[in-house]
Amino acid sequence: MARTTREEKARTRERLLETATRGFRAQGVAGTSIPRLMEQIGLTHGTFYAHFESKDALVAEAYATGLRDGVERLVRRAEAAPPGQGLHAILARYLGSEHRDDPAGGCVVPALAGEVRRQGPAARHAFTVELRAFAERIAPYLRDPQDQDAALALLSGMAGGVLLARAVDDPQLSDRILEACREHLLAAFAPELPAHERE
Amino acid sequence: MARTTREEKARTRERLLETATRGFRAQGVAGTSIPRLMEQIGLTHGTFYAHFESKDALVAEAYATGLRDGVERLVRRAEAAPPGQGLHAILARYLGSEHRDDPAGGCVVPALAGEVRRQGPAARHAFTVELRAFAERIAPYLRDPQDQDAALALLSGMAGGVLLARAVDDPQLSDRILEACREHLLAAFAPELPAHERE
DNA sequence: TGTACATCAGTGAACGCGCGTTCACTGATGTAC
DNA sequence: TGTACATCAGTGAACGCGCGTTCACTGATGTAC
Repeated sequence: MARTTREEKARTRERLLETATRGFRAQGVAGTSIPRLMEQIGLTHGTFYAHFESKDALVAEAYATGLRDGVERLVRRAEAAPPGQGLHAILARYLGSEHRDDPAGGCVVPALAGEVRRQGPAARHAFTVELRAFAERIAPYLRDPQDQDAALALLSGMAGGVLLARAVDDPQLSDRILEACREHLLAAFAPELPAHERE
Repeated sequence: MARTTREEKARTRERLLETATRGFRAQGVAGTSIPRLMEQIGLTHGTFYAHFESKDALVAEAYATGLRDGVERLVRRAEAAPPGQGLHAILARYLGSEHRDDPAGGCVVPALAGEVRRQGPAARHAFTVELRAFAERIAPYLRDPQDQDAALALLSGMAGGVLLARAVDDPQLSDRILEACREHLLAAFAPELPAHERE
């Protein structure tokens, strides 16, 4: 195969980015090699550098788009929930077994936050910008939507819960961690509801 | 250098393990190579296999001892605190800037939990056992010392807070994350104090 | 619209490098008498 | 306590492997006239 169309190239880049975020989340950045990535999308590794300047550049962009997409998907769930139930919907998804069992398709934060420190400055910055956005997008579903500190504490609890639930090798303990975090964070941050509207 | 004494060998193993936990926490498991580890303790890489069967075996033991030591040090702080202030002491240390800025010497959980999933079964199991112990050792300092689920939610919040505070590239945001988590977790889990004993 | 040429997406061999692990060897330590 | 020998902690060269990146090349796409 020689040169392809501009549209084809854009699609290749898109596929590369998508495959990369999934790989990074599942296997870590160090565990995801460019040759294997290119093989996965059915191309030879040499062409990687027609799309990204370096692995670092790919990592930075994968962090940014991966996080952004994840936040959007989560917020859409909150919007679809009945009034006052937004946070409940967020926590049910985020601290749920489906999310825990699918690191490749899940949120970038619990999957990659531990590695951010070891990436280049571009990747760290992208992560920071998107994490701040995450806090802002989620704040409207808190008891006090103005309380950015509460949003940060909530985010920490969400990420920490998924992190630990994925790390342990005992499924029962893992389920308990998820449930404990869900209940605690809901009690601490959900808006007060009239008694008859509580589930 | 040829054969050394049994005592010397035990000390070598100790130094190797200590250097390894620090390396793993700071650079990750994949980022810490055996040749470099051996060089750090002043030996040639060939002798590694006189001490551990494989890198995996080293990882498992490093997880276990690193976690155990970290929990003990933390609990000693809580014991040294005035009555009713144990959790305050724990959170001040754990969600403090000194801990954030010293991953190599800090808690294994925020530093390595994200990688546990990708290690061998022995390492995963060691982590699980020690995490459970962590929850049990910390529970006595909670409002309800019997509530193991509260201890798990607390642990998640602590690990998540350090994880995020280390990941972001903005020192102000990082400080805010630590403080927000400290305040939130204290309010949620600390025992009630008579008004005149509150700080 | 048709032709000539420049561009460049993708190819595949090659680079230097460090990884985890093995192994024949050295010589001081440990042990049996 | 002294001697002879077995043990084994540490050495250093070597292994096969996959990494990130480079580069001369191919031939279809894009463009200028």
